[in-house]
Amino acid sequence: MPYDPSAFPPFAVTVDLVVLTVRRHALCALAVRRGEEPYKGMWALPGGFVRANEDLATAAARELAEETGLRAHDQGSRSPGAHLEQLATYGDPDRDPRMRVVSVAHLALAPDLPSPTAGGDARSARWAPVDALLGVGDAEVREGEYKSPLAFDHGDILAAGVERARSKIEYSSLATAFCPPEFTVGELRRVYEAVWGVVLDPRNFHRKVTGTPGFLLPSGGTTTRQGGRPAQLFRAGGATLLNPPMLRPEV
Amino acid sequence: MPYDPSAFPPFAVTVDLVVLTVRRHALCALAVRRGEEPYKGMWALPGGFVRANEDLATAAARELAEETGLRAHDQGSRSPGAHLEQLATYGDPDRDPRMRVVSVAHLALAPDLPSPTAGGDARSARWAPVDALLGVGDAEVREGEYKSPLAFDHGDILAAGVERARSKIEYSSLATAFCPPEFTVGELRRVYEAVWGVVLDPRNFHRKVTGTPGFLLPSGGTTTRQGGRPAQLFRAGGATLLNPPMLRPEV
DNA sequence: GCAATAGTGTCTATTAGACAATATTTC
DNA sequence: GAAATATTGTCTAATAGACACTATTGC
Repeated sequence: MPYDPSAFPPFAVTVDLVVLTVRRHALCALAVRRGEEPYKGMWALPGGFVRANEDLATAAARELAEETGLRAHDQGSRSPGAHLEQLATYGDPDRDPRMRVVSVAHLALAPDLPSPTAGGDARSARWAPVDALLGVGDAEVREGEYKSPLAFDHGDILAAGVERARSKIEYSSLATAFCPPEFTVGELRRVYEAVWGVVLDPRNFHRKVTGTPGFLLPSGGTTTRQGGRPAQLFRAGGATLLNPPMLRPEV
Repeated sequence: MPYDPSAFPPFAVTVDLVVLTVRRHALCALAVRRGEEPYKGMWALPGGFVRANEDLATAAARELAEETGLRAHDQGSRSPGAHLEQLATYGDPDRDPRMRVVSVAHLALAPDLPSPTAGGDARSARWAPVDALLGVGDAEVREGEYKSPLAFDHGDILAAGVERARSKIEYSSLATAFCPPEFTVGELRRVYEAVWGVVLDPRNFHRKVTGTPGFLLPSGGTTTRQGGRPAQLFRAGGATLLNPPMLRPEV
């Protein structure tokens, strides 16, 4: 296998982003409207070319900042920002009709943002429930075919990102990435309920999360923003891997 | 963000393979010796360029066949072959000194093969214990620096593949990918012990794996190839996700 | 018999889940 | 007081892990 630097097929490399948040009890993803062919007018995931001297993670963080204004923090940082990790790479030769494009998809988890499209191209970006973007439930089974309204293979990418998020909040403290810096146990429970699409017992959930070492740190304050008895405020603890894990209920 | 197909930086895209197997009670990886600069004479992971009209998974399967003669089966196939899945993508601008190369790493799990290098470039490929390739244990901590003998960033890639395998055999039936088509509970246990680097109780292990629905299917025969009382032979069952999972012992 | 591995049974400490009861706020 | 949410406590069925014991081979 001789390695001839002048005889390799040229590729374009992009990063695409699955940016998830929880809004109004629903798991939502950031979608941008395409202004050009192909797939003109359809929704797509945000993304763009990797620059000539740019790492993949840097490119993903740059795109995230351009689209949302969020700064990515890699692991364990406490700054107000988003969790960002690599998801998977998509390189089917026909995935883009114009040329050979390999896309390194990334997954970002963000707290609910004040404005859906703070920076950048405002009127062409929005948060949409992932069920709608994946074509779940809005159409009956028409000859077994579910149609995603997303361009390219972005429906596949979004599905992979959602599944990664659903499984990863089981055994890591990643669910706190959907919460503001200070949050209550009830708010964290509503994150789990939205991401998994289930209803959890508030009493067992409370015992579980407060009993898992390193998951939550009491910040001292209380809040009553949910109504009812004031709840303690917590910050994310240092633990990244939860032991014992939060178990997703059986189907 | 205008999308100009003529103004994208060109990349080379390769696939690199972490091929794992269990030999003589040790987790081993396939390594090839580099015949050219840079890193001439060092060990590296097998890999190569993705062709112009080739999918990433196809390229990985082709490289795997070229290096080992193994055919990859994606999910759930029963043919004698290897498990193959995408691992992660590495694209640091400086990872290859010659040019900008993005490598899509894949993880392959294979049963112990009769000959280390059946096909291809025989004398320059071998199975090596992953601990040796990662520089674990063979040198004392010299100023906190562990040196992997692998070229490029292949030490990082191998470490990621090993960790993926270690965690994935917990909650999936992937450990059977290290076994021949028919195997005993004791052989499967030795796979877990080699991959995790622990000693497991044979009695509890037996109860656990035979009690997990869909994990193992009795094939009817017995064998005595391990000495002692003859053991039942099993095949991998249809289940891919184990419930309950096999729990790795605490550290 | 002895050594080795396979396989079954039993006991205990821990845990997940169901759900009762109490606490503290707003209306 | 009624309604809502937070928080603690209790009970039970299931389970992981420790380990005794039996089974079946080769020597």
